[in-house]
Amino acid sequence: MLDPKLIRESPDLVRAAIAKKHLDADLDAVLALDASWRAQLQDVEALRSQQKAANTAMAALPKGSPEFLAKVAEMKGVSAQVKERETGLKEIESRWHEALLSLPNLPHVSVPAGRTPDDNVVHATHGSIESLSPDAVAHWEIPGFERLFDFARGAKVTGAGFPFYVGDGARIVRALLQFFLDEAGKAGYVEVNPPIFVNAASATAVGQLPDKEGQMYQTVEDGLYAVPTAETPLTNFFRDEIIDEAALPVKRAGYTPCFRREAGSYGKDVRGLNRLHQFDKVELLKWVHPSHSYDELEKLRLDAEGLLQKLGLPYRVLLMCGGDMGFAQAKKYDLEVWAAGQKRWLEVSSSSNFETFQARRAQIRFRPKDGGKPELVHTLNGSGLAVPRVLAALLENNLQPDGRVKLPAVLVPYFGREELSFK
RNA sequence: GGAGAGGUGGCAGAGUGGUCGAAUGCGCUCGCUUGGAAAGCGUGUGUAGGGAAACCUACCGAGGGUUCGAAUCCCUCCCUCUCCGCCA
Repeated sequence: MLDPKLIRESPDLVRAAIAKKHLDADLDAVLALDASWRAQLQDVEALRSQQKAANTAMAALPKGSPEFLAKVAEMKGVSAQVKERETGLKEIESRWHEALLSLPNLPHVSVPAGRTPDDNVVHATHGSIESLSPDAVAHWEIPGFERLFDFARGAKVTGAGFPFYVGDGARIVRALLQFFLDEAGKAGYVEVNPPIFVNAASATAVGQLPDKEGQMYQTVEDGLYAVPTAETPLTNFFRDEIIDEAALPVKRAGYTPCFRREAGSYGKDVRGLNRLHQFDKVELLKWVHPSHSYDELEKLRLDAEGLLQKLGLPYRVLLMCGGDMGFAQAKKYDLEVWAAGQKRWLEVSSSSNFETFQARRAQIRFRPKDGGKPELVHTLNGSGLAVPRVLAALLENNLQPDGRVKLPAVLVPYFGREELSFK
């Protein structure tokens, strides 16, 4: 959510920033609702003030005295008015609030202009993609692939996009997750194992509601949402809380399965491990002082990059343009690994600074050291990392002529062997 | 799932219809005191919204209701605790 005062005082600035994201936002409607909300609020407050004054006066009068009864008669009318106007106020307030929730976050000045993924800026490229086998195949074409990654039975048991991981397939997922969590721990992130269902308030606080209503799975009985990322429960850990400034930055890492309906996806994007309805991911979270948040974003991205470097995967860093960065982010980097078989880049991580957008919705603040008023923190998060696409790249890039996959040295202690076999 | 108890400020804990944003204690702030500290004394100490300001308003788990007036009475929901049941 944006600061209502900013919208009120600098609507043109807000309008321009939203335009940079190429999103629709009816700022005029927000401004009109804001103005009428304030007018009605002042109305109601004046009436309430009158009620309170009468209340004090009546307390001093003998009950049942003529003066008392006269006051009661007089205040009945005021009471009716308050009731009526409060109803109107609440209605306009909820419409105003709803309109505010539908406004996207403002992009940082360093965010490049642009509308589509083609307009993203390649910030850096690491590793060589030429050295990789020119006749590598897409991972789903590797002989024996379906033995380790059983999509057919997953589709039978649950639906498309819910594979079974079997044998070495299951072991490599577990090895990657443990590697990711251990590395996060070394980098100073406290490990958290969060709930994988959240309530509507939590989904709203991080900006997934109302923006991504149709993209999440929801339980029938309780209306809970299956988490699309560990970001959702983790960010909400401190919802409605005030953190000591001395505790900042707070750094946490959480693993959860992630559930996404992926309505509207199609084509080669969804082949094999490229896009699933359920996948495993470790998410890195930071709650930071506003004055450091862009430094922390760079560090966060480097933490994620370090994982790809240790895994020996070529990757590139994209700085997302305004039109491709999402609703809630102020600045976002994506990391994409090269998948030699598909000959394309796969997104395995995105690191974002949300500034106060989530913190305001979630009311996450810190108490300044000097004891002043609580201020909103900046929240950041980044994947570290998502398993299936990292796995896809490992399979495609490291496939040996004998049909086995040579694992990077860092994974060997976790996996227990140097090679993964499809037999 | 059944029965009961309860949710008040950073914490503890009063308050059962009016002058209560809320006694008191602890904690914390600042000051006095002291060689320094402790004790003692005094002072201050929630969050948010509106307003140029003076100031006004809201908030006692959440939401409704009754009333001229609700922390207090009524209803619904959420959460915590105890006992029973059921179980990984």
